[in-house]
Amino acid sequence: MKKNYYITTPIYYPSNKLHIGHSYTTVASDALARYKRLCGYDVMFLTGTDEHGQKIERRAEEEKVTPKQFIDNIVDWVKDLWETMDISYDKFIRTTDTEHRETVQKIFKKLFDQGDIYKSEYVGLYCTPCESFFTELQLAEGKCPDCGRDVEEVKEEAYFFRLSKYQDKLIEHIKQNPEFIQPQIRQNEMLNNFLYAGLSDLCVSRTSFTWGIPVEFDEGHVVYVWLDALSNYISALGFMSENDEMYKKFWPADVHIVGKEILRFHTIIWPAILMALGEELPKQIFGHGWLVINGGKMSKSKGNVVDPSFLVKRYGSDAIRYFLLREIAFGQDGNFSNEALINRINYDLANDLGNLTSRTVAMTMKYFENNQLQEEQEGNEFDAQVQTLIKEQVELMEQNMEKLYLNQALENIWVIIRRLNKYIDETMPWVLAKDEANKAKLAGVLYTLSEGLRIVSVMIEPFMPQTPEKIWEQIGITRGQYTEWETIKTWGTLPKNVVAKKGQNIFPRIDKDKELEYLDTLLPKVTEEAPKKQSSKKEETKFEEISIDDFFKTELRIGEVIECEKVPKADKLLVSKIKIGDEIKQIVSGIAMHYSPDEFVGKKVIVVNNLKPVKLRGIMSEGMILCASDNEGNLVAVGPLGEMASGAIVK
RNA sequence: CGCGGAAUGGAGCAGUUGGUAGCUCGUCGGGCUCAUAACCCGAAGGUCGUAGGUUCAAGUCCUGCUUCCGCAACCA
Repeated sequence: MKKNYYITTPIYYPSNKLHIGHSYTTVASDALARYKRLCGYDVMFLTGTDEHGQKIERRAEEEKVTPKQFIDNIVDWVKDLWETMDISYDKFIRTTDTEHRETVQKIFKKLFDQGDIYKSEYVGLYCTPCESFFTELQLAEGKCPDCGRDVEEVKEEAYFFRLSKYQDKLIEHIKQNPEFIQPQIRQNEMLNNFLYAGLSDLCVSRTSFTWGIPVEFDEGHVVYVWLDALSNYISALGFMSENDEMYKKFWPADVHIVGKEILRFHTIIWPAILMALGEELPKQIFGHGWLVINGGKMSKSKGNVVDPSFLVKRYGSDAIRYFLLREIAFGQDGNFSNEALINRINYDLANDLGNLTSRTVAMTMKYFENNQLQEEQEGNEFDAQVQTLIKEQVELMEQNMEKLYLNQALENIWVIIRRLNKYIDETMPWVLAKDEANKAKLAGVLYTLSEGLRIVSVMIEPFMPQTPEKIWEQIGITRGQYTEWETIKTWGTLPKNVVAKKGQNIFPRIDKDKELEYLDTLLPKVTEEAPKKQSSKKEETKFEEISIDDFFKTELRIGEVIECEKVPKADKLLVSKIKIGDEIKQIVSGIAMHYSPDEFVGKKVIVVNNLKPVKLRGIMSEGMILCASDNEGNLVAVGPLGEMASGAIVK
């Protein structure tokens, strides 16, 4: 009987098009799924979209369509993208699917009936664009700490999941199962950061929007993201439905592949829900790293996203897949840059693999009649070395794939490719070709190369699904008996008398300088020094034209700093007492990186005097000190150029 | 002292139970001409951020410090 393997990506939240980071997660999962299939497993590979929530509801409103219509469009785009990237998912789940909806409702009901979900009240500050709730302390100057926009206070009746109840069981499980959270370093993070700190119960319903799965027994409530989204992993298999064969067959999942930022939900909330349901936990959750651009995070709200569909169109899916999986140690962060991409394509794919194919095929055709290797072949002193090395690397690759060390698995393959290139120089077939007496030796050399190439082509298939066919065509085989995983363990599987056929270069070289120049005009400009978070926000600020009346709404006055100290537990904040005329105000400013409290005392500054007071880090701030800042992250406070008494109006 | 990560030859990075410090690119020199001006060989270049500690042995474990980055309820 075949062994089963169930692997999932997260379901993506498509309020916008997906970026290269989503592709990364999905491509990695796909490579694993393909590898397991190649090894003979019965694989279930699940991906999909998370389609509910207020943000999508509002986006649809803006576009004047229903949420479903809005989503359908984007989902079409997502499916197209996965098709162009050769993502071999077995099922694409949408949280708007009827089966999913019914399952979630059953889960909700069951947990409610057994007391794991209870009704209470939720209070929080909500940022709609970010779909995030914050406590007052988390706010940045009264605004959303992520995007800087206004937050709304939300208070509503809501259902809660007794997450706290499962805290000890979770700690126990994580300790007993070191494989559960991968990479290892993340395990401590989850324990120290969240579990030991204590879990509070989790809000699992909302009344503030309607675009979601309704709570059957309580009108007005919809199921909130946690239960809805995470349940996809089992609803997709028919959990709690009449047809739950797939669930019985594939659950528990072998691995959930997720980005490190949602590892928390997959290693704490999701297992707790499963415990409450009395179901088995997934065997492993792997949190991979991020693609960063020059050390800075890529994100939709930052606007520095890289569009995968463009890259795929220009360089081909295999090249992009290769780059993503080779360049970045799976589990750690890795840098994405145009230059690194082109380098990988040129050096690894064109020079090493493409050129190896090209020279092997060219020589076979040049030196043998009808492009066919003669069956009478003679070995040489280097053959044994090559065969041993290949055998070792195949074994290493298998080990690395088990551990999900994808980049190292690829390195194993390239060790073989480089060895084969070296083998050509060692055996010098062009010299052998000069003497008819060496014909058998020459055939032996070219056979070793072709057989090596065949093995390589099978090994790269999980990562690059298109390239193997191109190689097979050139070395004279087709998919089938010579392209199964097991066959690469037996040296000599390739028929002795294969016929070579010259094809197109499988990976043409790219003119790097020209290409970079071209890309610079298209892709997001990546500045040399990654702009600081603060300044990048300011950079994005666009000012509209205002009237003088608008301007006079702002009360600007000269103030004198009479006291100043650092705000504890905040890197950037100083709290100052400012004398404005007869009045003394307390103002908190984000300038600690640029001014020490001592040097700030005595300075005359310009203060916005009629600003609504806000609490920052729990400290009242009754105004704002005007500062000038540039994109380099420099900042200076602005003051009067000559003598002027505090309290004077600025206009 | 909020939590966590990182610091390794010119650049980018590996180094997963502690056992001679590796890879790719770049540089210099050489070889080869089958091949996509590609390929192969050799060389230079690192006191593995810093100060201590454990050990027969530490990039790898422990402690302090410095610098950079990320996170602080869901952007992969």
